Amino acid sequence: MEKIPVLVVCGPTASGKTAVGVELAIRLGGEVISADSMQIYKGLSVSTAKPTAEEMKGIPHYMMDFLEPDEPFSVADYVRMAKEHIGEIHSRGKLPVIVGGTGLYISSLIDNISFDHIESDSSLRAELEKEAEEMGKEHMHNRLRALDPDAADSIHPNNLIRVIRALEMCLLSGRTGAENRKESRKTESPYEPCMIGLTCFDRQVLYDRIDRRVDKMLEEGLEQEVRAVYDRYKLRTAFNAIGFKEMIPYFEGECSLNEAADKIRQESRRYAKRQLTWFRRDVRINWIDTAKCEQFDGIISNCLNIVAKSKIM
RNA sequence: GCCUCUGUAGCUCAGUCGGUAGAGCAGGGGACUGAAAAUCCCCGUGUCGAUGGUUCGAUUCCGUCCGGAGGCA
Repeated sequence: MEKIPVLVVCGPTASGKTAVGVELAIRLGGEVISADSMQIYKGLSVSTAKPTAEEMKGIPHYMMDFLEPDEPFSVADYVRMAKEHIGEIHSRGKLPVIVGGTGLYISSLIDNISFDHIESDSSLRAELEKEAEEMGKEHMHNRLRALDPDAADSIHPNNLIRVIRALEMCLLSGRTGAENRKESRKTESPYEPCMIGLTCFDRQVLYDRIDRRVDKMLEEGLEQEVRAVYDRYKLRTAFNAIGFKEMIPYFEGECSLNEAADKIRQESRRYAKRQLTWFRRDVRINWIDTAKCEQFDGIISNCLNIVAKSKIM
């Protein structure tokens, strides 16, 4: 079967993915699919650095700005929806350009990870969470060990989220984590990805960029934007966003705006570090050090070279 | 000028009743299959301000010098 070519532009926050993604879409006849777990939410434009209409330069963008900030979302939803968009874009003879920094979303999508073999059951999760609260983390980990010793070995007892999810998977499917993983990779990926990673090998340069970008967000009204969501929604899934959760202590009078801003800068730096850890292990990624290409055009021609040498052209 | 306090990891500081030192933060590395901007794990050698002295041995005690803070004049 002929595979569908997709271009992936990934990398840590503030590495310049958005502008590069749009430019490559223009040059290659593509359309952008965002791979960002926070840009999906409406109303968090400044805090998630969504491209403005002007920055999109007429290129259609998908998987962005469509969910209320209190609605739940998951990788499974992402993969399901993004796959539809890829198929649709490809059917019109255009190139899907996946742009984003959420590593889990990107790899689940391009490696065609299936989540359909396990049902979801929010009441079971609620039950397990309640049990964890009453009995403690160790108890949950022991429960997991009884059902799936391998999973228990690989998940630290302190990592309650993972322990609960692993338990959930066993109870819902009757299979172990390893079995489920196998199941999730049953059908080969229909995609032929060309992956470009944007970064700065000099960590300090990247961190300076992040700090400056946060300053810019503050100038552009980060505080007002977050406050609007904070005031309006009770249940907030989007409260996990950096730039959001750090503002709450400020709104509640527990810290100054400056302290909140420092925290946002720091959390953004740590986030970039975690993103790099994720992406580094994917050997398919062709890295470009954007600090070395001073001009935007240099980065673009670098990307076009990579694309030309790949299987997608 | 005199007196007191102080100088230890990038930062804030502990500590060694003399046997060359350890926390928090910052930072680094890693994991990651339905919360992923989330969640979790691991990582601490630094002329203990400089220089003399006492001592088997000094970052620790003593002298001097150089920084810093405060007080009295």
